[in-house]
Amino acid sequence: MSERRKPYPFDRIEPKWQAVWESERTFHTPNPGEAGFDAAKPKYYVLDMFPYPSGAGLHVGHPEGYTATDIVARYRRMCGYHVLHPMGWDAFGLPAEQYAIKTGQHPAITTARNVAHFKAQLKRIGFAYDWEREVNTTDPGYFKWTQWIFLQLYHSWFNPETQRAEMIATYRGSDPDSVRLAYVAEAPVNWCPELGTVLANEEVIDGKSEVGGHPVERRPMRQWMLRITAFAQRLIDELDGLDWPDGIKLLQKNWIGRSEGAEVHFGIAHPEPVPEERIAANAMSGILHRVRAEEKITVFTTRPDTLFGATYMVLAPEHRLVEAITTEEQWPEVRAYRERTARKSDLERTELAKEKTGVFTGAFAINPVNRERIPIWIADYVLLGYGTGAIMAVPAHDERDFEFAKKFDLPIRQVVQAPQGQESIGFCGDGIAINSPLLDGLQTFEAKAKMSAWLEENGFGKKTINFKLRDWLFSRQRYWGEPFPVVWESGKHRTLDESELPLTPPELADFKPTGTGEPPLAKAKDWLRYSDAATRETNTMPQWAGSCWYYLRYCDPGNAARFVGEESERYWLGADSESKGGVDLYVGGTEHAVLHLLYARFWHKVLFDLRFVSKPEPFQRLVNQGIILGEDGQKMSKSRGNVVNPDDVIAEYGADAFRCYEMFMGPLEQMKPWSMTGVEGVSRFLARVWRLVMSENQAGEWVLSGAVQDAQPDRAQLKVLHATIKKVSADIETLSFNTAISQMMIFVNAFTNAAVKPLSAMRTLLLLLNPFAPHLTEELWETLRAHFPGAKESIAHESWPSFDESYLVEDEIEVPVQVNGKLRDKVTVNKDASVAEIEAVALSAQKIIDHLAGKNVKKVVVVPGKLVNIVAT
RNA sequence: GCCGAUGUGGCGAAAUGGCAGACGCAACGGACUUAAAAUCCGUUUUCACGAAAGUGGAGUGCCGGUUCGAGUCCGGCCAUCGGCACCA
Repeated sequence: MSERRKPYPFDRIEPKWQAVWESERTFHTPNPGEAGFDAAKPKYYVLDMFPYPSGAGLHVGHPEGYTATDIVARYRRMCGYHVLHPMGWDAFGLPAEQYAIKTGQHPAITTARNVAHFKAQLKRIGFAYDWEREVNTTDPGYFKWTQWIFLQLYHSWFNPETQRAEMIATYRGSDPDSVRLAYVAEAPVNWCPELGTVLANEEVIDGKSEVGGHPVERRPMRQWMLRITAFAQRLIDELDGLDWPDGIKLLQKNWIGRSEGAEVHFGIAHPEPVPEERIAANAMSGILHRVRAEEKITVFTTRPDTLFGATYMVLAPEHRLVEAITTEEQWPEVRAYRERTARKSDLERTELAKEKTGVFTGAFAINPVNRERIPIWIADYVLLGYGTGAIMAVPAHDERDFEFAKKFDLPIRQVVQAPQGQESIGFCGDGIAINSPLLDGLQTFEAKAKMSAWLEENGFGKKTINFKLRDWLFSRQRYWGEPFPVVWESGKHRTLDESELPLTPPELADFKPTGTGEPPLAKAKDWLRYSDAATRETNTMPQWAGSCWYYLRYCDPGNAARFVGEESERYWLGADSESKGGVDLYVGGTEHAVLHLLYARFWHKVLFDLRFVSKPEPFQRLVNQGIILGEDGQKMSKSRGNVVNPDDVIAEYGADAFRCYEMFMGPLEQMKPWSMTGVEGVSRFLARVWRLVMSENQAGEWVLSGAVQDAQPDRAQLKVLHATIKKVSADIETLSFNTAISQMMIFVNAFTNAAVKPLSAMRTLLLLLNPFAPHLTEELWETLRAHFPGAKESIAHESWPSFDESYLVEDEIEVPVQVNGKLRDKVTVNKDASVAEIEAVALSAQKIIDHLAGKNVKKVVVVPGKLVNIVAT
C-alpha cells in the first residue's frame, strides 16, 4: 500500500513543536522563590495517576486520563494560574522482578528501559508536563523519603484521646511497641506460594492473587503492619468534604465497613477440667487454666435487642478459647474440624460457603440476660478476624444462624415481631421486641439502646463500633522494593537513623523467592550484617508505599533536605482564594478506589497530624476515567487481538487527532469502545481547521490562505464564535470534552464556506482548540503571526478568550407552540415580547387555529424564550 | 444475596423538567474529476398517506405516578456492566 497522503502535515509539525516546548521550557512550572514565580497567581494542581512502566508500553487507556488532565492544565495556565502538572513512574513492582527471575537481567535495567520507552511515547502525544519534576519511586533520592516516612510511622502512635497521630514520646504506657503505627505482628497472612510472598487483603481477589491469579492460602507469619484501623473513623468522616464521585466514597465506606452494636460477655458454664496432657502440649496453657475460673467469651453483635433470642453460640475454629472449653468427648471431632478448616484456602472456604458446617464443643455458655445455658459450637462461617471471632446466634432473626440451626436442629426463638404481612421467623429487619422481658413492645432502635445500657450497667458488655478494615500488611518477600530502614538485635527491632538513608537494596544475582517465606534479601550476606550484633530486616515494602506520597514529591522533587519543602508544600497543597487545598484535580481508573486512594489518605493524615502537610486530605477532586474497549466491544487483551497501540494511531493520524478522538469518544467517566473510523472523523475535523487558515499553492506547498483577512466577523459569525467560547470554557470546567469538541466542529462548519475568514475569529478558535490539539494550533498561530503582527510567540502564553453574552441573543426568537404537549407550530416573536404578546401570536397562528378547532382553550402556559403550551379539550 | 452505575437511531453519542436524536461515524445521492482518492453540498428514528412540498401517528428498557409538559422527577419491575460477598 502506498503512503496515504496526509490531510495536513502533522508528521512535520508535531515533532517540531515538541522540540520547541522542550528547549524553551514552555511548560516549566516555577516554585515559590524561583524565577518566573508570581505569588499573586492562584495555583492549580492537576494530577494523573502515575503509571507502572510495564514492558508492554503505553496502551490507549493511559492517555485517556492524561489527555483530560492535559487539557485542563493548558486551559488553567491560559486562565492565569500557576499549574502543577507532573508525571513520574511507579517503578517498583512484581513484573520487573519476575522478568528478572526469568532472564537474569537486573530489574533496574529493565525498569530504566521501560521508563525511557514510556516517556518517549508520552512525549509523542505532546503532553504539557513539567518534565523537570519527573519522579521515579525506585530512585534512591526518592525512596530515601519513602523510608523516612516509614520512620515517622514507626515513631508515632494514635492517641485515642486526641484522635490524632502523635510522636511516640507522648505515649505514657509501658509498651510502646504495642501502639506504634508501624509494628510487627505474628498474624495469619495471605501467603501466595507461586509468587513466594504475602499479599495485602486488598491484593487478594476471590482467593487468588490480583497479580497473576495464583492461589493464596492463610498461614501465620511475622510481618510488618501499619495501623490504618486507628484512622478508620476519620477515613470515613473526612470523605465528606471531598469532591469525589459518590460511588467511590461509598466503595471506601463499605470497605472500611463501620457497624454499630455491642460487645456482650457470656460466662462459661461449669467447664470440665481441661485434661493435663492438653495443657502440657499447649503453648497457651495459661489461658486453659484461667478458663476454669473467670474467663468469659465476648461476642460482637449489631442486634443487642435480640439477645433473648440467642439459642447457641459459635466461635471461629481458630478462636483462642476453643481448646480450653472443648469437652473430652467432643475433642477428637473438634480437632479434626479445625485441621480441615486450616487446610482450606480462602478460595475453598468461599466456594464451600453454600453449605454450613460446624461441630459442637460440648461446652455451654451462660446468656447474661436470662442465665440460660446455650451450647457453644465452632463453625467456619464465623471469622476470627472480624469482631471478637465469636457470635451469639439468633437463628430467628439472622439468615446464616437460621440456616445453621436448621441443619443442626438447634432451637429457634422468635424475639422480634415483623411488621404486618411479613413472616417473623427469619425476619432480619426492624420490628417490635417480643419474648424479651426487658424489651417487650419496644421498637428495634429503642430496644438496642436499652439493652446496651443494661449490659453496661450490669458489667456484661457495652456499646461498641466495629470495622471490617484490617491493619495494612506492609511487608513483602520481594527483591524489587524499598528495604525497611530497620535492624534486628537479640530479637528486638530498631530503626536506622535518618542520616543512614537511603538504604539501597543489595546487588543480587539471584532474585528467586526462597520458597520458605524468607525474603531474597536474606541471600545478600554482606548487606545483611549491620553490626556484630545486629542484622538488617530483609522484607521490602509493597508497591503501594511509593505511590502513597508521590504527589507530595512533585511539589519539590529535587529537595535533598526534606521530603518536600515547607513553602512549596504550602503553596501547592494549601488552600488559597480559589482552591480548597490539596490536589485540585486527580484523574485515574476506578481500580484504585480502595487500594491506593485509601492508603494515600492514611499516610497523608499521619503526615498532617505530625504537621508535615497543610491539609488532612490529599486529593480534593477525583474523577475516574472509564475504560476503553476494543473495536469489538470487548475488553482489550492480547489474546483477543483487539489491542490498539497509540503509536500506530499517531503514526497514521497524528497526536492531535489521537488526543481529540480520545476526548470525543464520549463522556470521560464512561466505558466506551474504540473506533478507527471515529479517529478518522476527528482527523478530518482537524484538517478542516487547517484548511480554514491554509491553502495549497501551485507547487503543492501549504501557505496562508488568502481568505484570512483582518476583517470584522458578521453578526452570525460573532454569534457562533461567542457561543463556542462560552461552551468550550464551561465544558472544560465540567470535563465534558466531547461536547466541547462538538461545538468547535459547529464553529468550523459555519466558517468553512465563508469567503473571508476573519483573523480575530480564527485566532480565537485556535486558542479554544489549543488545549485539545496543541501542535496544530501552535503551527497555525505561528503562521498567522508571521503575516499579522501582535501575538505572542507561543500560543501557550496567550490568555484564554472571554465571551460577550450580548452576541448570543437574537432580536427575533423562534418559539415552539404546543397543543396539549404536542408540537404544532413555531412562531417568531421579538426577544422582549411579553407573555401576553407571545400568547396572542401563538393563538393567532393558522396551524394552531386549525388544531384548536372544536376545542375549548383551558389554559395557556407561556415560558418566555422557551415555548408555549396550549391546553385544550 | 447486598451495594452502585448504565439502558436514547445501523453505531459513538447530545439534550438547566420545555422543539428528542446536536456533533461525529457508517450508508446513500449529488458537485468537482478522463477516472479514482481527497474535498465540498445534500439525505438519513420509524410507520402510514402522498408524485412531491407535506400531513398525521408512534418513539428514549418495561409498567404505573406527579406535572400544562417527563429521556430527565417519584414508585415498582427487567436487562447489562462493575464492586463486595458468611463482616454477626
